[in-house]
Amino acid sequence: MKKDKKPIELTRSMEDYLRRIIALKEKKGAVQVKDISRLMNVKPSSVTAILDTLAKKGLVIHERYSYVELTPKGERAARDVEKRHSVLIKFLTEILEVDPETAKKDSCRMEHAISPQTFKKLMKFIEFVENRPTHEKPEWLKSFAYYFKTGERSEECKMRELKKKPEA
Amino acid sequence: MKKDKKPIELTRSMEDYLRRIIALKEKKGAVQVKDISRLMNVKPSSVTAILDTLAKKGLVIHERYSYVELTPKGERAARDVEKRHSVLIKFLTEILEVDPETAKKDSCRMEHAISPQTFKKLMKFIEFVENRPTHEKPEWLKSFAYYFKTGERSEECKMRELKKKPEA
DNA sequence: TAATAATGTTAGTTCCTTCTAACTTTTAAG
DNA sequence: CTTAAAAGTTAGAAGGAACTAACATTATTA
Repeated sequence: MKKDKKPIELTRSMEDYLRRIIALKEKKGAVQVKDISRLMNVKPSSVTAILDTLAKKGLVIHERYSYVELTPKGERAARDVEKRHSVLIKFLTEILEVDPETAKKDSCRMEHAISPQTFKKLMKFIEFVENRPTHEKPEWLKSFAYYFKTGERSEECKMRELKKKPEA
Repeated sequence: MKKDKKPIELTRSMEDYLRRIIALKEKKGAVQVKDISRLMNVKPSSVTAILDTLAKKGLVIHERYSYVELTPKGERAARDVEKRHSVLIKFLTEILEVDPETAKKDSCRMEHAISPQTFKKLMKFIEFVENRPTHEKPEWLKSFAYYFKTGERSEECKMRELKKKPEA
């Protein structure tokens, strides 16, 4: 049974920082202000400021002039954001076939906007499309790609439709 | 040929106001500060403030103590936001089957996060699902609903898969 | 080890959006 | 037509997130 975590109030910006911090930690082990600053295109002073806020909320530990650590609570929050982010990217690139650049940018914004319910549905949707017995793209998705390109339904597609109403 | 409109820089908040203003106008003809205030759960003074900003950007016309009007530019922007909003709602409710309440809230946030490219894909995707010859839900969508509920692929679904690899 | 470079912090500013409280204008009643 | 209610405005404050500029600390290296 999942414990119903009361969600901590996080601003978009805080969520962003958390996601980036955990990414850096995963990649380089230790996280410094300058890393965050570079990755996020903000000045180091902005990082210090937000770290202060996050520390007050018990999400990071940050001693002056030292490395940045996530608390367990912070790590949970960070992984949450990251999961939303990656599910959105997958949906955009693999189902809608949005180009990777745009998908990334969109996900960066949408990750803060999506409810748990929608997140779950989206996740399942991707799962439904991907983890199939044959592990190939379902026909309907190919048809959508075709429809998007041409504005027309593929013949196959129409056929399938018509078979259902042979009397018509 | 579409003229490539350079998008005016709008904050989330401004987009919100524009969408609400056009909705009010559509419903009641004349738009007053108090209407916007009520609809958006903000104080009238906040409305006055934002209207000032929007006026400076040439999106609304607002003479003191008088009705609020959208300029053509403002109206275009407003319809843009509204379109994003409604496409998102449709996608969430009709394809992912997110409940209407949540879908609405999510759309209110996502509408500011979605790029033109993603918007277009999403729109086409809905079109692809809805405007079908038979006008009924495609099988795969029913299968997804089933998969979401049960975690299992429907028999039908597996069958279809297997038919493709009769030799296996 | 002393000096310099790299990092990090602080203080003060700006912009955005909201608020409250006091005030003004418009409208609707009596 | 005067007055009270409703609607709208102004000014000032606050919170969030960024910035600059000056200062402090840590690390590097000559």
